[in-house]
This record gives sequence, structure tokens and C-alpha cells, in this order.
Amino acid sequence: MELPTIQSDACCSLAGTVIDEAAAARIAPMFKALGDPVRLRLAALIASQPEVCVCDLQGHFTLSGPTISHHLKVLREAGLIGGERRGTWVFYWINPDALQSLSALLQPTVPAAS
Amino acid sequence: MELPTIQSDACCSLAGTVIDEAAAARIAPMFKALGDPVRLRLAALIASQPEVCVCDLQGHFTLSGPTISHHLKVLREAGLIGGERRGTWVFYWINPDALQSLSALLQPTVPAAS
DNA sequence: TCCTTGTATTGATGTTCATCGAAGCACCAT
DNA sequence: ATGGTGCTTCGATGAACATCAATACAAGGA
Repeated sequence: MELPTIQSDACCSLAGTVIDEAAAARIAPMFKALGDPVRLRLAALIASQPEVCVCDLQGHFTLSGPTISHHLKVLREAGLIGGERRGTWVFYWINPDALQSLSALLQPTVPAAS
Repeated sequence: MELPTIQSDACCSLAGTVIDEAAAARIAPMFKALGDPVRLRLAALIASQPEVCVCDLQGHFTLSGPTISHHLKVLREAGLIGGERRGTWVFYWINPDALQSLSALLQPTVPAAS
């Protein structure tokens, strides 16, 4: 059933390691959160400034308030952003560590010598 | 809610730019493809070697053949992997460029203009 | 030419998801 | 208090998704 495979050569990878079931269950929700066009743009908007008020996000979309709020919740539960109410408004900020860990996971470990 | 993290004025970002609607529609499907635990593990397995036979992938999962085949198709249509039949078996390989572009997008430091 | 093995597609089913309107909560000003 | 504004939660709905069994396709061997 299983063919022999060549393992030795330094190859590009998702961090060069095979991801076990537990790690996949932990990491996949982050990618999933970024896997919606609205949330990807929301994350980029939030990441473009130290912090952003929800009131400033709504104008970028032709979506209802509840829908924006839903997507922000998904991003927050994935650990990609944090949020806090301050007085009347609610502010969100990016979680740089989460972005960095995902970026590192996708980074080819061995840059091809050109 | 959590406390806000202190951030310098040089702010992290998804490539330091706001993502417009068209770009989001193009990029989000790649993240979405990685947003399933099975596909994330499949991608990591494929990326761990120059190329992998489907027959070597099946053993890592308790899923039916058609389901594995479906997930491979999703990864392929997202542009993350390529595949080819050679004789009896079908082989898949990772698309390093796709991974690299996603990694760069998540990189906190703004890369040099390209 | 058949049979076997490996992989993909089809069709069906239960679940998850994106979205909205309505309602609720939090805060502020009067 | 009372009302108003900003955001979230609730409940519902139609679409998308993950999964499997059955079927089909492709290639090699008897």
C-alpha cells in the first residue's frame, strides 16, 4: 500500500513539519477565520492601525451591523484580534503574535539558493 | 475583555495595506482551503516531501477515499497544490509560491516594495 | 479481453455558515 | 428617569460544506 518516499531532501513546507491532529484542530480555525473575504478585509483594516473603532469599519462594507459584529466575533474567537469597549465605542486591535505564527507556518524553511 | 496590547506606531499589518474587495475575493479561498483540519494536515504532509502519492496520504486519516479526494481537489482549486497521474498512482506536490505569498501577507514587517 | 487496483465523480444527507431583522444591552446626554 | 446612539445577541433562513456509498474512470496485469 505504502510506497517508499524520499524524505531527506530539504523541501519547502508548512514549517517543515507534519502537523498532527491536535495541532491542526488548534491552527485551522485561524486560517478558517481569514478564509472569508469580509473577515480578511476586516483583519487588514484592523491591522492597518493600532486600533480601530467598529464605527469606522462599517462604512467599508455594504453589510448590516449584526453581520459585521458576527465576523468580528469569529476573528476574536480565533485569537486573531482583541476588542474592548471604551465608553460609547468598541475598539479592536490585531493580535500580531497570531499573525506571526501563521506566517511562520507557511514560510518555506529553506529558501531556494538561486 | 482583555487589555489592549501596547503597539508602536510602526504597526503590524497584513502586508501593511488594506485589502480591497477584489484582492480579498482572490486570497480568501486560499486561507479557506487551509481552514479545515484535514486539509491543513494534507497540505503539511504534501509539503513535507517533494511529492506524495495519494496512496500514502490515505493512511494518515480515518476518512473514506472520496473524502480525501474531495479535500485534495479543494486544495488544488485554491492553487495550493498541484497534482498529476503517473501510471497507476496520482501524485501531489505543494505550490511554494502560494504559501510564500500568504506568508508574506501575514508578515508583520512590511516587506520591501516589489 | 476481462479482472483488479487506485483515484475521481455523482448523489444524498446532516451540519455548519453568512446574512438579516428584531430585540437587548451599554453608555451618554439631557 | 428618559431618550438616543453604538454595538451585540437572538432567531430564522437559505446556501455552502464535509462526509459517505455507489458508481465511473484510468491504468496495468492475467
